[in-house]
Amino acid sequence: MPRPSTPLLSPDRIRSVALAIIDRDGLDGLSMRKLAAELGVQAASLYGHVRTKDQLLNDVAATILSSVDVSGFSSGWREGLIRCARSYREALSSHPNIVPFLAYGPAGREESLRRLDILHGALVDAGWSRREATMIAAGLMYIVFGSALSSFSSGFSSDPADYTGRYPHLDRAHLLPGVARELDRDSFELALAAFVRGL
Amino acid sequence: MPRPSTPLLSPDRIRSVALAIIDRDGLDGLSMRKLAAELGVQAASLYGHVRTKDQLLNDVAATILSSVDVSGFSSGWREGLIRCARSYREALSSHPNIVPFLAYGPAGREESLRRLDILHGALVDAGWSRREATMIAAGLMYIVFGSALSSFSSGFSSDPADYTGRYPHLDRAHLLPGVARELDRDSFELALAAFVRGL
DNA sequence: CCCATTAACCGAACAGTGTTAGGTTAACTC
DNA sequence: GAGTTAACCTAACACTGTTCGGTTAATGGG
Repeated sequence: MPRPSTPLLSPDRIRSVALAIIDRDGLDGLSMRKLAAELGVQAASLYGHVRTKDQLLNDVAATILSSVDVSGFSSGWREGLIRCARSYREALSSHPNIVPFLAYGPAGREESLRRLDILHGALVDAGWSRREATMIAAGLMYIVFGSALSSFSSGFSSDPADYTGRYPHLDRAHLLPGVARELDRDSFELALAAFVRGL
Repeated sequence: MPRPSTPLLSPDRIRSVALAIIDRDGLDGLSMRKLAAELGVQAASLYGHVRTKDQLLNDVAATILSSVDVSGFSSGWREGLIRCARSYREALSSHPNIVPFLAYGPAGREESLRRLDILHGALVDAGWSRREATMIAAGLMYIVFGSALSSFSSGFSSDPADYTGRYPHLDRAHLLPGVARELDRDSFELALAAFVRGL
C-alpha cells in the first residue's frame, strides 16, 4: 500500500487502540505487530508516529494519569489526601493491566510529577515540613499503587481444594474472587482511612 | 559437550545465578541464554532442571519470601503487624529488581499464602472479624509492596533543571536520589506507623 | 565384565519480539 | 508540472523462550 489519501494512523488513534488491547489482552498481550494489525497497518508504519514501544506505553500512561484530580485540598489536608487517593485509584483501577508498567518504571513522568508537586505544596501549606510532606505523599502512593496492583484478592484461586487443609485460616479464600472488586475497594478505603487518621 | 562427570547444573545453582543476574542487570536483564552462559552451559540444558522461565522466577521469588518472618505476634497485634511488615520489606528491598515480578503475578504462591494465613489467623485471634483481618492484611501488603516498588524517591532525576521552574514545590527533588535509601525507609516507617495507629 | 538404560548436555530450529533500512507512491508546495 | 515530503510497505536483524533429536558419560543389573 502506498501513501493513503487520508492517513490511517495518528498518535491519538495508536494510543487509544493500544490501551484497548492492554485492557483486553493484558500488558504482555500488546505487541507492535498486533497493534499494527488492529490498526490495519504493518508494524513498521507505527514508527513514523511513535518513537518506541516504551515511549508509547508512557504516553498511554500519561493520558490515564491526566484524569487524576488533586484539587480537593480546600476542605483540609486530610480530606484532600483522601480525595486525591480516591481519584488516583479510580484512574488506575479502570485500566488495571497497565498498572504494572506504571509501577515498574521511574516516577519521573510529566503528569505524575505535576500532581505530586501540587500534593506536596498543599501539605506544606497545611504546616507539614518539606520532608514530612514528601514522606506523606510517598505513603499515599504506596497505598494507591499497592491496592491498584491488586495481586491480592483477585489473585486467589476459586478452587476450595487449594486452601482447605493447608491454610487453616484461609479456608474461605476461594470465595475471594467473587467479591474481589468490593473487597479491594473496601481494603483500600480501610487502609486509606487508617493511614490518614494515624498521621 | 557430552554428559560431564560431575553435573554442572542444579536447581539451586540455577536459582542463585538467576537471582544474581536479576540483582545486577534487572528483571529484563535475565534471559535464559545469558543465564546459561554464566553457568557455562547452553540454554537448552536449563530445561532439564527448570520447567519454564516463569517457574524459575517463581522459585527464586519463593526463596526470597521464605526469609519473611511473621512470628512476631506475641507482643500484641500492632507490634506483630509492624514486625511482619518490616520483615517483608527487608526481604523485598534486598532484591528490589524482582519486586515487579512479585507484584505482577497472582498472589497464589505457596510461600506467600503460608505467611498470609498466619497473619490472618493472628488478627482473628486478636479479635478482628475475618473480613476485617483480610482487609488489614491487604492494607499491610499495600504498604509493603508499594514501598518496595519504590518507583518514587529512587525514580527521580538528579538534574536540578528537570524540576526548577516547572514544579515549584519539587525544587529540591534532584537531591532525592542521594538520600533515596534513607528516605524510602523513613517513608515506609511513617506510612506503617500511621496505618497501624489509625486502625 | 558387559550391556541397557538413563541423565546431562549440545546444536539447530521455530515462532515470536522490538526495531531499522531502504523502497514505493500519493499528496502537497512552488 | 516538477520536486519534496509524508505515509505506508517489504525485508531483515538481533533478540527472546522453548522444543526436538542427537551424543556421550555415568549408573544399575545379570
